[in-house]
Amino acid sequence: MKSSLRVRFAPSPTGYFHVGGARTALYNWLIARKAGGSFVLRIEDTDETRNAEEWVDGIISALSWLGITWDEGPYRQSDRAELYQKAVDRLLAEGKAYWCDCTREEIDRRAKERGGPPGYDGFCRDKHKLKTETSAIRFKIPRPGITVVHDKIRGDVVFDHDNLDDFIIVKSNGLPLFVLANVVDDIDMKISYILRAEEHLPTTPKAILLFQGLGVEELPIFAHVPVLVNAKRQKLSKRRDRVAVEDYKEMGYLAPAMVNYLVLLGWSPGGDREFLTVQEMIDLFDIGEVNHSPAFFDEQKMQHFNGVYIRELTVEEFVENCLHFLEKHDWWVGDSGQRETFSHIAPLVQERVSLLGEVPEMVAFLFQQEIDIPSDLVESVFRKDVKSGQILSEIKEIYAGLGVFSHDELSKVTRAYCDSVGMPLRKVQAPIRVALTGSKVGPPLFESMELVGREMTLSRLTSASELIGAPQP
RNA sequence: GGCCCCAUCGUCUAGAGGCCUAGGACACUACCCUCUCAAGGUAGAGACACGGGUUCGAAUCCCGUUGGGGCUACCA
Repeated sequence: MKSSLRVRFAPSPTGYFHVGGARTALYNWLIARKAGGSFVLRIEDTDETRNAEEWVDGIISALSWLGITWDEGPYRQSDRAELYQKAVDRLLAEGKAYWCDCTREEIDRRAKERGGPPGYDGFCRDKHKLKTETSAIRFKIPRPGITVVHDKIRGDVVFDHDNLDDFIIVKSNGLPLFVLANVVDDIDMKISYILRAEEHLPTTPKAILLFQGLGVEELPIFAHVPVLVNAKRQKLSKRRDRVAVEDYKEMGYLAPAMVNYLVLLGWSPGGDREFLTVQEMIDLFDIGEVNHSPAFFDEQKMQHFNGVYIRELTVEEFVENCLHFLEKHDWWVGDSGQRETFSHIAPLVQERVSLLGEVPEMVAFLFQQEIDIPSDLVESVFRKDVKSGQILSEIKEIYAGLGVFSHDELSKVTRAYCDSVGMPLRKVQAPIRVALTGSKVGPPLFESMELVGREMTLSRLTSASELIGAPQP
């Protein structure tokens, strides 16, 4: 049975979709799912100068990726002009709003002359002005008066109407402003629970006055969640901070890991728990437990979460998830041979990465015909260490004579070689690894050599030996 | 400036007046494990912003201070 609880997530498509929006959407989604209510997606695109269709696509794909599903919408405010017009006509007719043709300059000048706080002074309030080319419509704040916001997270917040200006609800170009469109839609869509970021708290009394002006008796429940901040503790901004959900997806974050991290930003299930399934989040989430203070979005911790989630994947799932990242490279053709090779190395890679985006560079040596050894490694591992040339040529002979080119055999003979020359395996493996993979770090060596195969392994060892013998560039 | 919100380790948090010698996680340090790198294990360092109350007792309640943030647009 559907409950009557209805929430909405109402982003504006004025930039890429960032993690703060994702967290707000997630909280809304959780309370809707918990109550068996409805989640409405509404695109607030009334500012035609800042909107772009690509941002709408971004919002939709990011929400889908995160698994935040909507029951209705996406509605677009740009399609709903009639509704706003009707509401404004009513407000005008009832004397709750008025036309104003003051310019910003005039308002500022009067404020300066007045010496008081800046802001609109109600100049046109009772002048019954008519519409002109440049006039806008303002809402008439009832004076005197106070409005109390009953906030689920913050308790009662009292606003004195003396501190509220008669704000504009319709621009001179005829388009509604955010508060108005918001309230009209919330009424029309029967939104019963408004959960949004704290930055909206100061405009909430205006919204409430609008609800009342439009004849609504039972207000929705309000809850203002703390904002997400950057390292300088400023509100996350689309322009300033690179925190697009889409970017994280492309770095190789897993959606469940991101959701798990996000839900913890401002909320905790209590005790020492951190890892939760979506169902547990739905069951346990309680808006009253949400923190009051801003939270820093810590990528490092999210990455750690991602590593944990990656390691919890089955190997098949891991392989499946890696494909997208492998396909970005020209050495990956994705035929059955490559896929099989990758499947063999996958378990060893899976426990070594915390982002799927790290996978390709870790396995590239398996698929590239020619590997590139960085000059600094040639210098430090091959040339600076005088034993390297000897190790490479001797181990090559041993490998060449191997009956079965398997990781067990490779391990056995390499360890025997270590004993014979009195060097630790730690030392011996270094030049071999660099020769084989072009890197000092990577998956376990013997498994890697087995997968690369005898022929290619030997030729890379030979190339490396030649590199050592060659004159320095 | 005005209005509003907020305040526990560097970060995210646990904490609902005695369970707190303040717990966990990320990051950090050391050690163990180890073919590199990870992962894992063990240990360590690290916080109740400050000042007043209330109370037998305060991280927890109240007030103030300080600090941070948000809003103050014909943006959302």
